[in-house]
Amino acid sequence: MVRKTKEDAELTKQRIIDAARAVFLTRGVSRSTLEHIATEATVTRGAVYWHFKNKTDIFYALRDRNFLPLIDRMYDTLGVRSDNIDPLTQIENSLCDTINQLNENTEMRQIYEIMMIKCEYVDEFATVLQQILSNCSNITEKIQMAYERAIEQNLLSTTLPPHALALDTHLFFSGLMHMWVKDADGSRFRHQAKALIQSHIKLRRL
Amino acid sequence: MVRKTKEDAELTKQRIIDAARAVFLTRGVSRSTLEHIATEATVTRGAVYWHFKNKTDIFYALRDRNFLPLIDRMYDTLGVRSDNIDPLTQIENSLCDTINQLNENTEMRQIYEIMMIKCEYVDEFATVLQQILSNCSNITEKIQMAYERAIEQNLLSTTLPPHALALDTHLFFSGLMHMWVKDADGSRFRHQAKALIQSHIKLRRL
DNA sequence: TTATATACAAACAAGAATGTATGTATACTG
DNA sequence: CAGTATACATACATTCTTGTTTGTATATAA
Repeated sequence: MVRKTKEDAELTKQRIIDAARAVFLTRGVSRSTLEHIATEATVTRGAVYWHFKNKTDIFYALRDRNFLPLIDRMYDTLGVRSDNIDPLTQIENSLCDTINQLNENTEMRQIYEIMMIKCEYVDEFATVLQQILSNCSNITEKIQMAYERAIEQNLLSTTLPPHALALDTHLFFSGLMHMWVKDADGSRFRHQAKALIQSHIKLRRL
Repeated sequence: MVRKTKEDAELTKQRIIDAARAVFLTRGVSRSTLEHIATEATVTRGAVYWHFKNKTDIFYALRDRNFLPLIDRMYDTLGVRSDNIDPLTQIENSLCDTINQLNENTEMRQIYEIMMIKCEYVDEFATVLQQILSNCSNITEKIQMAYERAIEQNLLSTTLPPHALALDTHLFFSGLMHMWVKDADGSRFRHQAKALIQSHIKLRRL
């Protein structure tokens, strides 16, 4: 049984990526071998080497497929200029939506866990961190724009500049994401994540 | 040249821990071998195996020596009940002090970097995460107590419960620490870390 | 002073993991 | 329908890494 059709080949490629996600999650990226991944995908290392250059290549494929979409989604929900929803609520909704995504989408939850606590950012992986930082900057900018609209509409209880507010919100949410991921049993943060977001926004609402 | 005095032996043990910190930092924990560490400490693996059971053992020794003190210090500076300094300023000072520590103390800066982005929390390392979460709970409790005092003294601009305020502050600072570590060149977060802390506190001051 | 435990260095053995090279059945192309 | 490229499986060679074992000079205890 060899030489599948193109669709079959693409399917096994996706199966390998899925397998990598499962293996990375349980063994961490470094300790995961191509043999592990191949076995999990019920193929041999031959197939893996056919589709990917090496483990790093798989990691990047996994990130592109499962991680970046979540970033994009957050970026988009923050960006839309709505007239019938105030900017503070928009920020709140956007953050809650991301938490919802993590709750509902197993793949995204796992990919976050991998990237946050099961990957060492050295050598070939160091650049990933910078890309994440870059994404964060974009998100923060969007949040800042929302706060600027909130100021225009006189919604804020504070006179802090939108730049400071945006960074504070971003850091809050960044911390929440980290804790959400680490709180595997859900007892500390996951169960009250949305309440925390609401409090955070409420704090600056007039 | 063998069989040093007890003091000498303890010295080489510390040298090995220092070497491990350096090697972990540049290669990540997983990719660091005992050979790397031994060479960095200018000893052989024989010495390493004499003082430590394995790499995990070294990691824990490193954490106990360099990481836990910072936690304790933060816990302490938050805990002292001062009469001539208001609780909000106390929180602010405590957070700033931690940032100062990171700026001034190379070892602490490196150990944080290792534990945040150069270590995979699987298997033997998984428990470390839970211990960190536990530490975080303690810190949050202390922050909450400070906010309770702030309420008593009518210092707050918000009616949010101290529990929510404490978690918001903790998450903010958690995010700040993560970003501080990742922002290696200092252009994004490190240079304005203290200003961000001040803004965060100012937001809730009456 | 002698015996013993200490603090390593050096050598050894075994298993992983990687990358590559080779084999091969079959989809597809001309 | 023959030839070729594809999509893998299998086999191989090499390099790392680990843990253990052995050796040994010397501080220290008796």
